[in-house]
Amino acid sequence: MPRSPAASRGRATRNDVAKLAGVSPAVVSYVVNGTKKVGAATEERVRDAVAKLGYRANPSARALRLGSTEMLGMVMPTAMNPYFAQLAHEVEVAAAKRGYMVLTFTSDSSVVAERDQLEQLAGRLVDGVFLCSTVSEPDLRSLDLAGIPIVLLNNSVTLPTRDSVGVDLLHGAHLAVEHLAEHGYTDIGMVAGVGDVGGDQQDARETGWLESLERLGLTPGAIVRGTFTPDGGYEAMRRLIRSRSVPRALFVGSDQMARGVLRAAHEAGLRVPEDVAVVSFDGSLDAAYSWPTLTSVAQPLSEMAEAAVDALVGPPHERLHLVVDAHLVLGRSCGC
Amino acid sequence: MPRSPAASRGRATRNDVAKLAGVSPAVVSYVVNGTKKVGAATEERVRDAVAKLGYRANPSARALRLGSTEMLGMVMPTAMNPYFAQLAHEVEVAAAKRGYMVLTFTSDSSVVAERDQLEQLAGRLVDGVFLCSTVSEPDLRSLDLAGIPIVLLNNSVTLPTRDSVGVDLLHGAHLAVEHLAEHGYTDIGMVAGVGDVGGDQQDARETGWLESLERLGLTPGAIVRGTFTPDGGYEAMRRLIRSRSVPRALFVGSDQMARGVLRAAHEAGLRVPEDVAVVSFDGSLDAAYSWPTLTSVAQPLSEMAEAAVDALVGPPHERLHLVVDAHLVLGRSCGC
DNA sequence: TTGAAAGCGCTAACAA
DNA sequence: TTGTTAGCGCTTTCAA
Repeated sequence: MPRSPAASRGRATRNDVAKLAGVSPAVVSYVVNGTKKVGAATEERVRDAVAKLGYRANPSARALRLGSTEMLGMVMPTAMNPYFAQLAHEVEVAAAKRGYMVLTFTSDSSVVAERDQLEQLAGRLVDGVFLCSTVSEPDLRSLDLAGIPIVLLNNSVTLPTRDSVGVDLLHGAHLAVEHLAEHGYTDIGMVAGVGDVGGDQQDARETGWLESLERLGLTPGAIVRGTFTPDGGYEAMRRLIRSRSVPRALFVGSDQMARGVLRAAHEAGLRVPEDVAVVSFDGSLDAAYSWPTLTSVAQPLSEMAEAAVDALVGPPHERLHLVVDAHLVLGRSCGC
Repeated sequence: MPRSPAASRGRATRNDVAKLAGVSPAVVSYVVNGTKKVGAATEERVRDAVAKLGYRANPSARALRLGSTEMLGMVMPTAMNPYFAQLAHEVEVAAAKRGYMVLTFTSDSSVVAERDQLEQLAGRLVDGVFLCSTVSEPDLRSLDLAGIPIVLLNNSVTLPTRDSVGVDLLHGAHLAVEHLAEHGYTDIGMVAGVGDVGGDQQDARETGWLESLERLGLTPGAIVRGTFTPDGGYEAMRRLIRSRSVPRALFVGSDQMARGVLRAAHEAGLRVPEDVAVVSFDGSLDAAYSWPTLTSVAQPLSEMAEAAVDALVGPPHERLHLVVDAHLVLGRSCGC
């Protein structure tokens, strides 16, 4: 046999510790994992040896023996959007608390890439996967085949047979519209995002916008749609401006879209909020860094991350369909 | 013994494949890994069995045997900055090409978090680590102890004993300043970023700015400094405006800082580029999404990522100190 | 309280 | 060309 790779790298193994401490390898495991009581003196000797050699259990050997890699996977459309970057970070933090690490993939909003990456994760035998899917019916076969649990994260459209965590989009939209109404605006339009191309489902923020207006007895203002990107918001806003029907106030589907909306408004000489007030969605750093700063419906990301991690590595549970409440974060774009 | 975790999860092992194909387990490995020639008929039987059972080698067992986890680690200050988000994505892609996956951590620019995360990665026995450090002399002891190779990525200050990949900041600064000079501006100031608090090293972009002005025979315009964040840029620009010495043109240390600079300019009623022209650094999405769009010195991220991955998992090599060239990406902020 | 030993699934040297 | 086998380092049952 060649020398062990670990040894050749200079990493101490459990046997090295056992020898130094003058105990059997089993005892080292007992001490390190705290699985069994050992004599105080013995424990001390083992701990000394561990410290002296800088021993750390080999994770591959552990994983092989335990059937758990203590790793989780995450697939999201992009990290260029600070909303997802922040969500991923919160997941990373929540997972670390429980001793798990996260393998992260960005699919660039490609369904094919998403499927491939899920398959990669299945191949790595991660203990669970967080999926922020690009589509409403993701292809989860490779994970199912490997028996790997999944949480659909950032998930508006709930699948009955899957765990999911998402924000209450309807309620969030209500918050936005009601706030604009409180400012006294009666002409409240929307720049709505369109989700995946296949689905003809109307975005729930749009539904919420309509509901809220109805409840307030207001006539819906103009609505335009675009992709959930700055460009999408930009193009949509330009159309609105060209049509000369810019409402007094706008609810925008995401902070990223709002960046484009602001840009189009600036270019057209429209002042925000003096000429058109804006409230957007997500409460990401994009909102804080925009000019003017955006009033935005913020999602409780760390709460969502905690719940998602718990669903994967916590105690057994019922089917999870968590719908968390958003809250308004005030900026200057609404006129506050 | 309890049933094997893999088996209990319904995952086929190499033995299952061997049995179904009527060969020895070794032959399965030969076929799957292509390490040894086998008879055509045998190979076919094995491939059939593999396909039928959906067999994939257990990565933990492989790692244990081979001494390689086929995983890499990456630690960066934040993914909220699209520059790092994009860099991480390019690393992910380059690593995937070679069959490696990447465990990513964001340190929130905390030195302590950075050290802890490097230690976590060492504990996981990743095959190599990319580090975008917050400080110029990162604590690499845990990685060194484990014999894990490191590439300092996005690294301006080269450490002689470490592999590093970074952009030529001096040259990049020259590009920016020369472009502003070509526009006919003679009063060219700077909003410079300050790196880690400990180091009193002047940022190389600042040095490059000075060099370039000298070469052009121009007197340096006003300079202000701030952290490499939108807020840092905002505060710095406000100081500049308050001092009533805003130069005709500004070189800004990063796109993120430039966001803050633009905001301060807008608030003060300064038009960009009519009153003050701006060229920034990084060429990230922040530049494309700003208003006006930023002319920026762009870094060749995928080239950097490829080189960094190669250094970790490619063939043996000399000490790598790659310094790549940036190039100018034109927006509207310079007056073009 | 401690130790011996089986075996997780795999690779590769060696034998047939 | 194919099979046998010795571990990789670890956890845990079972026996002492």
